[in-house]
Amino acid sequence: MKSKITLKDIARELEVSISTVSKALKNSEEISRDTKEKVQAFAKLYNYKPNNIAISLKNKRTKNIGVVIPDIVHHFFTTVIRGIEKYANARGYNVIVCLSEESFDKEVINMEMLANGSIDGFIMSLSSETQAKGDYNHLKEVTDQGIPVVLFDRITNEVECDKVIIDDELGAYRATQKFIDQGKSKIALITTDDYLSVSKARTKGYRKALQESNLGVDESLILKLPSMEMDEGAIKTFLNEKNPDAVLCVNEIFAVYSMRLVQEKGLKIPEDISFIGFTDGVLSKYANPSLSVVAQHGEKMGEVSAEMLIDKVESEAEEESYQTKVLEPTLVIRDSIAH
Amino acid sequence: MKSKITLKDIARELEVSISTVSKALKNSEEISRDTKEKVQAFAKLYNYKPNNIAISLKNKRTKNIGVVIPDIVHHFFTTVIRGIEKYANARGYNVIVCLSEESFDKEVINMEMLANGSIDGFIMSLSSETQAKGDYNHLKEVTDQGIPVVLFDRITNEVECDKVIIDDELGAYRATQKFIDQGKSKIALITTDDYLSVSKARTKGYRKALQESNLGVDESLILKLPSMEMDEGAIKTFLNEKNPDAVLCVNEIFAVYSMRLVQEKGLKIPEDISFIGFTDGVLSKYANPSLSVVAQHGEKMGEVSAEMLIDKVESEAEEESYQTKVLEPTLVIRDSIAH
DNA sequence: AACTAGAGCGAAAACGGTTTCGTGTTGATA
DNA sequence: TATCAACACGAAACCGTTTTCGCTCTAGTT
Repeated sequence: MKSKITLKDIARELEVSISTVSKALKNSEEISRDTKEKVQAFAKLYNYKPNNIAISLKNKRTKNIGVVIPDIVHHFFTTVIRGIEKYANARGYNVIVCLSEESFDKEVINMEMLANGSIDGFIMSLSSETQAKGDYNHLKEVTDQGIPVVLFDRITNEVECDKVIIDDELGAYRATQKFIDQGKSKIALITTDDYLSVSKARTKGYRKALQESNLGVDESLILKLPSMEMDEGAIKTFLNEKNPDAVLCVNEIFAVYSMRLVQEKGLKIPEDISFIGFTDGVLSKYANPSLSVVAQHGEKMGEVSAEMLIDKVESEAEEESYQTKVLEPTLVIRDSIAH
Repeated sequence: MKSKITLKDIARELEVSISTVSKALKNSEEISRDTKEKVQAFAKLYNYKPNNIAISLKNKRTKNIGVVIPDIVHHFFTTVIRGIEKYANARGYNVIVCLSEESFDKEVINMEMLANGSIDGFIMSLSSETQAKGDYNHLKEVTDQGIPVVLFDRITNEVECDKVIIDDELGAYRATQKFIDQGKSKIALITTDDYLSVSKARTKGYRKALQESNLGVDESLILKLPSMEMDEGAIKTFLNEKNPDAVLCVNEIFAVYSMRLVQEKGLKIPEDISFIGFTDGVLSKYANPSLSVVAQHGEKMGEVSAEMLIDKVESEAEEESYQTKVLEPTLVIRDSIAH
């Protein structure tokens, strides 16, 4: 077991000072060619690599970014992480992932853990509990300390920082519009409570499309579930009672489950009833029939978030200017609607 | 913007030495009650939190663990990460996630990046390229440096370290056995090339079950795809030519896609043909019909891996004893087979 | 009154780097 | 020969902790 070699070790072996070694390894003009070659050769031979922690302590940059998300076992968040990781890695940053599991307390604890020097900035999506509670002091404390934060997808207006979202309202609007164009008249929405910023926006887009048409909004066609968790009973009852001819769902799972329910009743998709979901994951692709969705471009979102964060981290300027980037959703047409 | 306060700041304000402050905050017996109270009150007031980086440098412990996996947009890996994160967090550790994207080079680069002090140990699953290449020097270098490594799922015998796997052979054996028990006689296997340790083990279990029965192994009923990527054409041709009455697939996607193919041909599942896949993800649960699978218990695997790693990290002892934990797979029966 | 023990605190080294500034040596110049 | 710049290198501070060791009091003992 050969433990890591340090500058001090090299200095001792070569009988020069630590400073000389450090400079020689950085190819400083100050050091003679002879010495530099000697040092560099020795360093290569013994596979010297500077200690990240020491460097971090010195220049107060960790090259780590903290990602705090509610859940990782969800296709959307997974793709975002991938986008963040790819981009961050290309710029020499590592990604520390923390899960809040939709809990306010865990979100707070995780952030405190990381905020004490472990990371240069945060990328996060709020837990549902945090959004329900409306308490963002943990975020404010972090930004007050000068740690940059980028909020994505589940955001709040109460914190001043960079933000990245997709235009959920537009996505829902277009999906609903699609149903209307295809002559559907009883268009249902299966969503969650409004405290989730994304659900709220999607519901708004759905309403807008219907209001602009001559159909108008029928409140009874909107099913609001208390959380993103599946509630099979509620959905079943809803679909049986309302018999819609088109259903927009705020995620894949609600949609795929609903499709199975109506298929069991003998309905034909998309002739009798059409479906569109949110999130372009494996489920949509391999469902039977395949599910049309509003794609959220999670990977892109991750890239953009990481770019904004790292740019801010590396910018010396203390300009207090924050921007919100809005990505366009895309409607992916598959067999769950006519085409 | 109030920047973080340090020991030095407190010492200056209270006109005591840094050592006194440090000791006072740790409730050292050496310091008088008066001073302790004063210091602690001040620290609380200004929300003092020790700098993680400085502590890491001092005691050569980062409380970070590095997780290197091939891909994150796969249900199995996602659940493993969740398991790791939950367990590690409970013990005060953070998780740095790096993706190799099935590339040998990225795996090497990621490990080098983290091995220079950023983490206390690795949990990893080998990239397919690494397994194909059989080059494990990057792992050996890391273990040589005394950094503990836990390998899970995709492992190798050529590196001495702790390992966690599920009994893939047993899983495949039981699944195949199930088909045999149900009177199936033309049992196919859709898998990938043998260089993936898991595929190899699963194929072995499949063969074993058939050899023990009076059916025997028909090599032509085994389809080996070059990678985990879907090859729709190959699967389609295979199923059309062979017309099996049961199919075991090494993942969910192969299985769900196959189910759709045979359904389009008018076959009834599970009467005419049954299916079992590997990985208990959303796809299996919400497929139509729902897919029976060999569950791999990713979250458990993550927990166990994290436990083994952290125990090793925190054990002072330098005992060079490594163990391999084998988790039992479970057969989850759903509608893709008779029951 | 002299000595001693212990309480309470501070100085300094250490972790592994980076960087500023100072210093000794050399050769060229006046 | 005295001066000086340039070259090559080292000393030391610094980042924010922890921890060992030594110092200075004070109070108690004889």
